[in-house]
Amino acid sequence: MASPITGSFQLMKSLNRSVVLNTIRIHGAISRSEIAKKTKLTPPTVTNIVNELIDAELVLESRSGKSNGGRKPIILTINSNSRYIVGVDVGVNKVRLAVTNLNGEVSKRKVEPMPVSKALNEEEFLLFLKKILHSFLEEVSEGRDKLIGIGIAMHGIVDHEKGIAIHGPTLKLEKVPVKDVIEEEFNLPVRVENDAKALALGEKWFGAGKETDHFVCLNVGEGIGGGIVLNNRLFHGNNSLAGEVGHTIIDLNGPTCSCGNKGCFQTLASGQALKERASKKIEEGVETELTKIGNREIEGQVIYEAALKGDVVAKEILRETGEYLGLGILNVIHFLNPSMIIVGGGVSKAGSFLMGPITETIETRALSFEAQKTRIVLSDLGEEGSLIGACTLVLSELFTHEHGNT
Amino acid sequence: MASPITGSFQLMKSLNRSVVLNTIRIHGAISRSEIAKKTKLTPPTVTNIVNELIDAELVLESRSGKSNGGRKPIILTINSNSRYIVGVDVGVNKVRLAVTNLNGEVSKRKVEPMPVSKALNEEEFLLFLKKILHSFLEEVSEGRDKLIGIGIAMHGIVDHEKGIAIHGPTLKLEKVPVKDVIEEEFNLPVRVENDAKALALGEKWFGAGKETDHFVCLNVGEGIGGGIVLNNRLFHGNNSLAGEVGHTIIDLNGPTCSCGNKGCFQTLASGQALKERASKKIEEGVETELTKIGNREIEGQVIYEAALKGDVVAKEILRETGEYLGLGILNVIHFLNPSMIIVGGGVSKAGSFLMGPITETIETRALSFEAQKTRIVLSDLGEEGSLIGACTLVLSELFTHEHGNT
DNA sequence: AAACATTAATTAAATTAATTAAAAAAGATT
DNA sequence: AATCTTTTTTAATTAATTTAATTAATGTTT
Repeated sequence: MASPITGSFQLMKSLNRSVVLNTIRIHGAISRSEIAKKTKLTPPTVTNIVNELIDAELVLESRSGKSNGGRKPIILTINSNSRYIVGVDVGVNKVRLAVTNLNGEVSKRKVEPMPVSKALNEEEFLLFLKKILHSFLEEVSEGRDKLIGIGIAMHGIVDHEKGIAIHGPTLKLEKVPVKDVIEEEFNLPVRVENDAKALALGEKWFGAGKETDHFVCLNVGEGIGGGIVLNNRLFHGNNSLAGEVGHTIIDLNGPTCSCGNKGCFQTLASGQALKERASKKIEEGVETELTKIGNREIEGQVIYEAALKGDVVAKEILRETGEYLGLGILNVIHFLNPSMIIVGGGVSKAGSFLMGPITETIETRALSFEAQKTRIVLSDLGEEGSLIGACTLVLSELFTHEHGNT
Repeated sequence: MASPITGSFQLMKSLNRSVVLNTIRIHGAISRSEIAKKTKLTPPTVTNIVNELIDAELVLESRSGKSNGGRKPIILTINSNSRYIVGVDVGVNKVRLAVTNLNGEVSKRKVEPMPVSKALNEEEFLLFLKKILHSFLEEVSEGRDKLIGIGIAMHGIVDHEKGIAIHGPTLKLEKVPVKDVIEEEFNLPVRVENDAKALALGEKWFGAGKETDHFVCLNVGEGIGGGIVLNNRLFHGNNSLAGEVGHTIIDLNGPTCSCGNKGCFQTLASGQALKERASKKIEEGVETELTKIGNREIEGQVIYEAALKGDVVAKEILRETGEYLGLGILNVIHFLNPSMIIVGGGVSKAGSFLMGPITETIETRALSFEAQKTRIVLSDLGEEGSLIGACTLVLSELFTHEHGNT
């Protein structure tokens, strides 16, 4: 068992510092006395901590608030432009880069295509990563001294503690020490995380999960990744494998998955599943807009567009996929019973067609009345979710207290 | 969001008190200086806390240890007989009662049959519970002043915070305020919990999960209940529904479950599933010992006994069930990636026949090498697991620190 | 308009409980 | 017998919160 957390003055201090800082962050604008009320800290404690945060340039005294029949409160805000973070989202076909401030606001972004993706070996991949980071950093206008770290989100299994990409399904990489290599190259703190987990963290800090203690975030793209937030923190499990919901089996005799098993959730409810349903319909010779798309590949985007135009077959494909998504989500509810489930990733663009079937499935099938009412929402952050999550990897350490004994 | 935990002197004290107490509990016998080394608390802090614990009669200075080239250490142990707890496990057909000391050791036990179970309404159930508790307490020899509480485990969905039995599948009870009623009657603290979660807690404190931070405990009986332990604590989710793994769907087109859905885990891998497989084989006219059991009902126990005698069909039924259990456990691994999975409940008696197929399924199908090595173990506590867990409900509050702000 | 009340923030003293440093207790070693 | 070790305790110190009192700024009432 891990050594327990013991009480000490440092723990007390760092706990309260982070409570105050996060209270300011979450409220956006708040006075010292309100912080004291909300956190049950005493006013002098709040004053002391706030003054330290102002000295550290993390907090600003902005304006005076409205008096409530006495002295006007001084409104505090996060000094959001005092530091910034570079985030990277390594996707299958492209790499996204962004700069955000402490508020998760993007001030610069860039998309690089993945060079002949399949062929990259470990060395080439790391070289490519260094190259695009160097050129991106040169274009950044903020002072280099204000950059506090680089966050990297990537698909596949990632050991976030050691910062190692353990296994990627498309990039054929095994145990790549991304963190160490990039830290060495740029002499900055680097954090690496699985993209679905990064997305979940992004949603916790700046998206739909802001106010929720426990939730599960599904990244529904070509596969289905999951990020689990429990007690406001990402849950990784024993080998960083927690949240691999895409590979939970929901149909024993279903289609074969890339992992070798049959009927994995992602064979039935991902972008891949959409494509396969479409191909099948076309083979069957059903009349649909989907046959008239010329030489564009039939993928999620195309099906969504056809559905928007009113194509019955496309709509049916989306409805069916939504039902399966609902079933997988039902399993999540009966497993962990989170207060909220956030659906993100490429497929979530078609949310308007999916949400109906999802909620219907859950309302008719969940075990208890309360479970039936589990909030299912679409991602707030859209296609940049994992990227913003990547930045949040660095951010969260700035705001979170350090345990006394590591 | 719940109000955050802030640092205070009480928090520091209560945290360290519980760390010291639990270190003594887990090690059984340990000196002050060893506690200091293990917890990284300083020796004076340990001395102070230990002396308080001795004053509170929770800890004893027992004997002197072996000198390591200097002053002999004074060995400390939990004063396990200074308090005791009454536990109740409300099953489908019977109610178990027990008295344990602080070490989870049972000093007295009793089993009461459930009176014509199906007919009990809320009032009758509570009356019955009061009656058997009164008569059990009269038989208890330990002084009433040393009794610190009553713990109640029961099947179905339980709101452990309010102590309400929300829904029971066999007892037709809805929202029964068990805690309030029994507290009023006996003027003692009462804690109520779902039986699978109680079992998990029991395993955490006194069984196979003692040394493990995150694990999932499956209670495989007629149905399959689950208890999730994360960061050494039971996880309940938003509506006490977390861990209802028995109702996660693994075969979309499988048999219909009592909950109305198809292919729930428990339709394929529980005692119920064993029975149904046996009936089917008999109907098919396969030659087996199972047909010769006279008028005993064909249930798990009978199948297990036949398998022990070498009956091929019974063995095959158990093997098949083990495979399905393995599949469900695989889903748990890909969901939460716990370091350990504990299999308990009635069906676990047949563990010798089940473990092979379970581990084989996981080793061939898990996503990563580490996941394939997830420890799958049988319950340490046997059929009294939930009962001991019921006692632990009360115990854990004695040993666990209170958050400063409730 | 002056006096009073209210709310916000700060300062100073008191308190809590850990930590540091030193000493005492009890043996072991040479 | 003298010295070194390990365990435990005592006394002094320190870090951070808490309590109580104070200052600041504004609103309300007479």
